[in-house]
Amino acid sequence: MAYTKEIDKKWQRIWQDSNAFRVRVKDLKRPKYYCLVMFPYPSSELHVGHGRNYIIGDAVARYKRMRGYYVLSPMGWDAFGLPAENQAIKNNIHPREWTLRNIKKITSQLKSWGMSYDWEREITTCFPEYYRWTQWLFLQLYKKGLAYRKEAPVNWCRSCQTVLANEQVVEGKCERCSTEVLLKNLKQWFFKITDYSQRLLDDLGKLKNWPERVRLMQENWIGRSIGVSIKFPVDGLSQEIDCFTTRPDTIFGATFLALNFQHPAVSRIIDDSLQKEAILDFIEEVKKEEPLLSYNADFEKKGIFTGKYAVNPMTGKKIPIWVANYILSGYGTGAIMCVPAHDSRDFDFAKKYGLDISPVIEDPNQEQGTFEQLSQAYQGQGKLINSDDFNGLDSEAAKEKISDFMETKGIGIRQINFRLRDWLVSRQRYWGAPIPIVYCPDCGEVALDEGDLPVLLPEADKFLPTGRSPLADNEDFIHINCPKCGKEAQRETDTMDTFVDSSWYYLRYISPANNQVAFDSQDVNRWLPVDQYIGGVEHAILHLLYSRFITKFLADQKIIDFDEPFERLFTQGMIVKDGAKMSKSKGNVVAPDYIIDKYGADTMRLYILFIGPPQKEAIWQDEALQGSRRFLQRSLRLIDMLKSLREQSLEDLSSSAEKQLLRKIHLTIHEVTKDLEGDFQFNTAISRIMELVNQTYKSVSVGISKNTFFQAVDTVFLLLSPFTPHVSEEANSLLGNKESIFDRSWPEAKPEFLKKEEVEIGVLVNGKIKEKMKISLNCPKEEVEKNALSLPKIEKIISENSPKKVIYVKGKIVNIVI
RNA sequence: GCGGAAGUGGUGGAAUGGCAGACACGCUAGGUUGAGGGCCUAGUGGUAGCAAUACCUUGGGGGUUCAAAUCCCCCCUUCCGCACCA
Repeated sequence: MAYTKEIDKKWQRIWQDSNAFRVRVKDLKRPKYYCLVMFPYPSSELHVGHGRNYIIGDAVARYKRMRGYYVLSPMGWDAFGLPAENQAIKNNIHPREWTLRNIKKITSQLKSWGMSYDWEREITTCFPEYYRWTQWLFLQLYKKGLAYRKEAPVNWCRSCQTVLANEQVVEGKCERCSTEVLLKNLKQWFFKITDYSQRLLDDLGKLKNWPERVRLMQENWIGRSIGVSIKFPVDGLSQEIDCFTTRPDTIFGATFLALNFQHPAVSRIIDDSLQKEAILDFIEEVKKEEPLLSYNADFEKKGIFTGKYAVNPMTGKKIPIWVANYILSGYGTGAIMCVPAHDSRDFDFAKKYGLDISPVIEDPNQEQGTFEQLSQAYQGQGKLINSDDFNGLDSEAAKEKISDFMETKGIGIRQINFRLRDWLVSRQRYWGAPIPIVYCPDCGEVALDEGDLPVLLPEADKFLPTGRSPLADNEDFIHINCPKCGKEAQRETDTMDTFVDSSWYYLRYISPANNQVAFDSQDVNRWLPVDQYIGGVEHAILHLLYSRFITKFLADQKIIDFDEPFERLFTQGMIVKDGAKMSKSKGNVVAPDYIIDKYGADTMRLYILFIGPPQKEAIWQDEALQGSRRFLQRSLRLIDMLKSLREQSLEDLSSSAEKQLLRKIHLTIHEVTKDLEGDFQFNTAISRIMELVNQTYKSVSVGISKNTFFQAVDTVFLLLSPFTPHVSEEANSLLGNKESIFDRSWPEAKPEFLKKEEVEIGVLVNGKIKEKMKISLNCPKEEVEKNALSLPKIEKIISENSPKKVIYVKGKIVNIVI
């Protein structure tokens, strides 16, 4: 028999008609398993690069089903967002229409790949039935003060004409369109994710089954640093400037202060300065440059002296206060104490403007007395010098001592700072969930009642980005009576970032049709956390951080009783072709539809899983597909061969080919299971099944019983079934099995077949071992001391200990592992 | 600059201390075929040799070990994340 397209269609129909993958959340007779792939943004057809994600997910879901789990594997659409709008502008089509058209296309693609989704749970974030609850989520956050509006310098994309979250700015450029991002002072909506900084960081420790890489990326993004906030009095003014530093040990070397131009103290400090005009000019100049968020390599530090001095609280010395362009406004207090001897940035600045450089940490590599000729700052640890009572201390110890001292004297206070900023969620664009807030001339900012949801996204026909939301032009939408006082009021016209939609969707799958609540808490508590989440690493700090935050928030509200959404995370690598990520613009996309048409869905599935370790990037090679096709055909041909074999009872299986094949069957089961239970090593699992097929072929020529041969063939398709469901189902029924292959349980290796054949090994030893041998590890100690083993001794050790492993190289035993 | 991952045949990759190159692609030869494709058989890291075989070989250099792709030290290269975060 051969693999044809008809096999795909036949089994897809049977699965659909029998509702094979439907899950009833209340039914928990078997242990649950929630297998989730990151839902797609329906921007165009899927290519094989996208396919890897879903194929891995489906292999996991199908494998777990066979292991006896009740597996939930849902699919939905992250359907709001900019690309839909951009297409709308370009092709004069409504974003909804464009999105739904893509959804339809992708749905049919996924079905043709044989995915085992419960399609009754499909969710679409741009439908009011869904975004109503996104708005509900916003209101919950608002009620707790975690959704708030403030004016702040925010990231602004000129081309998309909207604000962006920090996470959406990549190397100073818009993640979407690569336009350089500007800083603009705007009043915007934020979620207070920073309230959760510490917990988001701490709980990374719980995520043992997340890739190390993702945890590190989140850790860096949250960016916790411990230090001291130090008060510097301004000479001649009743004013203090707080500076955060992680190096209190270098305080004696602080020779000047530098402020960002936005620092609140600046205007007072320069008020009576003779240089006031020049300083204001400088600030104007910096302001003009500041908007560009990215600092390129040739960014030049510059600053201007304010004319005022601060007092170093430890030395009592007066140190000049500068305004400088290299001080970040958003981090710490926007003012820093500068220690040019031990900070390369301060060093550059001090050199340029001739400011004092005063070393206070001994550089072990620097000769004494050459401070004046310093060519760079020493940023390492070391012994303190020129630091009064603290001289001689090591910097780590000094940090503690100096911090203690400052706290008792009231000079400074220990502080923890995070790099993480609040999540900017408002967008000045059309295709998103409206923010459920009203502005009343009397009551101010008023939240809508939950009962008034959803705030429907009004129809529109113009989407051109103008810098303000297109909703603002819709008179019918804007006008509303204030929910509090009934007076005429106006709606908020910004929409929400699409990452809000996707920050909670995994909860909605549990009760997708519920119109009373966002999700049923009881059911959600039973089914979550997600057992296995699968997706691309590009979401390591966007979606995955936001989802963790929202989950923690909901847990705090006692709406759910778990505080991490994803138990295990798997990040698959990209598939590249011609040295680049697949993309339409590069013209290197491989269309799966064509492959399925030519070779069948299982050939594609098998090849994508076989292409390489799934967490690593893989290179697509069209020619190599042929190998997967060949293998499937070769495997199916085994079924035809069965007929020609002789019947034989199990008792007289004596041939060594027979024994070897039995051993291979069980070894393969053992190894494939290990590969799947570990880190989804599909590539090696498949190669092992290929070995089994090869050996089964070979054993025919030697002579083999029908029973054993049948076992081998049956095992091949059973082990293959998570990868090649259609072919396996077909083979299963051809082999006369009544049950569907997915109702059969995963095979178990019988240990008696796995044992290595130990008996002959002693014979292979030709009398003596290498003269100078030291036996490592597990050999009995006294034998090691004797330094050599004779044949009888080896035989004794082997017979007494039945070793796991006897290693012999070229006829000599070199180690015995017991 | 900081943090991380990786470097193995013509190619994708196996092997996490035990005979490197499993499995697959490609290639070569032979068979089958009207031809092409498909399929079957054999071969396929390098050098020398008719051959058995010998020597060399996991980015480079050193070390530990009876034994290193694997562990340790130094260096080189590539990719990824963060980046004037004080």
